[in-house]
Parts: sequence; structure tokens; C-alpha cells
Amino acid sequence: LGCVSNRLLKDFELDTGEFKFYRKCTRNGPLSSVATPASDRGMLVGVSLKTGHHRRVISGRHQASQHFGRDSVYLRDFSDDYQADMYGAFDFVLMELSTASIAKALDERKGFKPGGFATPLVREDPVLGHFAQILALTFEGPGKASPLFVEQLGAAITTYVVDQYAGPSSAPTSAKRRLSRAQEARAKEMLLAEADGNISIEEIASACNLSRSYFISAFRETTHCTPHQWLIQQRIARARELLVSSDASLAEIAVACGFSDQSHFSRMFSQIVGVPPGTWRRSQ
DNA sequence: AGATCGCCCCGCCATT
DNA sequence: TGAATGGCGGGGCGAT
Repeated sequence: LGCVSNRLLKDFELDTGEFKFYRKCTRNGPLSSVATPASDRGMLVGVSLKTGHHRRVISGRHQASQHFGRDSVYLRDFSDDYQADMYGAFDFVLMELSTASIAKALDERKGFKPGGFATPLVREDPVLGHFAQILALTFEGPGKASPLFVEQLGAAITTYVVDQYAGPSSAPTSAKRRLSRAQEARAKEMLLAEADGNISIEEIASACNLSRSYFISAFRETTHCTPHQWLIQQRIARARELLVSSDASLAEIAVACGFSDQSHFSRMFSQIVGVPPGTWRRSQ
């Protein structure tokens, strides 16, 4: 994000794949300036946990001074160049909203299309302030928060930001088959739990009160991935964690991730990651 | 919602 | 011995 890492007191990052969170905190400023060129990373939401920071944002010939108190929120669009001089210590929780997840949240706004965001902007927002505190606790809490929890939290924040800060909606779009948040969460939960007792797609669909065929297409519209494909990706993600965090054999990791044997695991891993698991592990 | 059908995942084997 | 690759049949997944 343009900060010099070794000058930060706290510098955490949490990447769920769909969402990216940061905690960035300085002891005693001044961190002279930051500059990031335009990119297609989507939007950045920053929430200040403390008061006493201000910065001068330079865009073209214009300069604007922004003061941050507790619960101050700023939004900026990564597709614009960003340059700012910073004064005073800061403590931020930040979240990156990918263009895809923004589009998804806008799409879910009862069939209304985007009106765009008013950026850059700074304002007080106690709701996002509380979300930021939850995230800060998630970063520093004793146990790791489950990926599903973090993902749902990201979804909630995205929805909130779009509701509050996206411009007026315009033309309605055609309604598609999609899962409600509750159905999506339930379905994902059941897919992950499938490790023990074999659950079929049929059963998950009926748990969501949907027919099998409708469920599959709605899941796809919602997550841009078929149920079984999604499960495989979750298993591979888990495998990546175990590959770096443990010294278990590939056969053991395969079983731990829901693959019945090593050969099949290696094949699926290669297909998705591009290199076989052993090679990938050595590269980490 | 329910029926049909092709394809790919799975689980097991062998080989290097 | 562990890891990577290939073959193969059954069955469930996913699209229509």
C-alpha cells in the first residue's frame, strides 16, 4: 500500500483469496509520504483506530487535508493514482475490496446497477469502526479465526460499504438464480463438513429447500464456481497451509484434506496450482 | 421439479 | 521409501 514496512510498529496481512485485510500501525510518525500508482485492485477501505493522524492528499494540482479521528473511514479507488504526505502516528485497519466482490455486492442490491463511489472521502463511521475492531481482534486473537468466518465478515463489510457509499442506483437488471447469504453459508458449511459422512449435492440442495439442478446453477451464479469445484479449491487451500506449516508426508496431508490417496491428491494439486505438491513445498 | 446424458472426479492399481 | 505420473472403471456431478 506504499508504506515502508520496517517503519511500521504493526504490519499484519490476512488474505482469504476473496478478501484482503491489513493492520498498519506506526509508533511515532512521521512516515513522510506514500505514493501508489493506479491499478485494477478495486477499492481500499481504511478505518482509523486512533486519533491524531492527518495527511495531505495530492491529486493533480489540488491538495486536500484529511484529519483522522477514531472511527474515521476513508475510501479510495485503486484505479486512481494516490499520493499523500502523512503527519502523526496512525493505526489503521484496511480492507481491499476487489472489483469482482464489489460487482457482486452491487449486483445483489436487489437488481440495481452501480452508480459509482464518491472518492476520495473521509468521514466518521461507527459501524465500520466496530468492524475494524473485530478485525483487529481477529488479527491478534489467540486462535486463528476460521476462514469461513473471515470470509463472511468480508462479505458483510462489502455489502455495508456498497449500501452506504455507492452512488444512487440506476437501471434494474434481470433477476438471476442466486443463493441467499444464509443458503450460501449453509451450503459451504455442509460441503466442508463432508469430510466425514458422505453428503451428496442432493442433500445439501434440499437443506437449502432447492432442487438439485437449481441449487447447482444458483451456487454457480453466486460463487462463480460449481459446488464440487469450490470444495476442491478449499481442500487445496488447506493443503497449501499444511504443506508449509507441517512436515507431514504428502499421503498424510492428502487424507487430512479429504483426498483418499496420495496419487489423486497430487494430480488435483498439480491441476489447480500448476506444480505438484512436493515441488511447491520446496519452493516455499 | 424432475429426467437424461456426457464428462470428470474418485479410488485403486502399477510404474518409475 | 516417498513422490509423481499414467491407466481404468464406476458413479456422482453438472449441463440441458
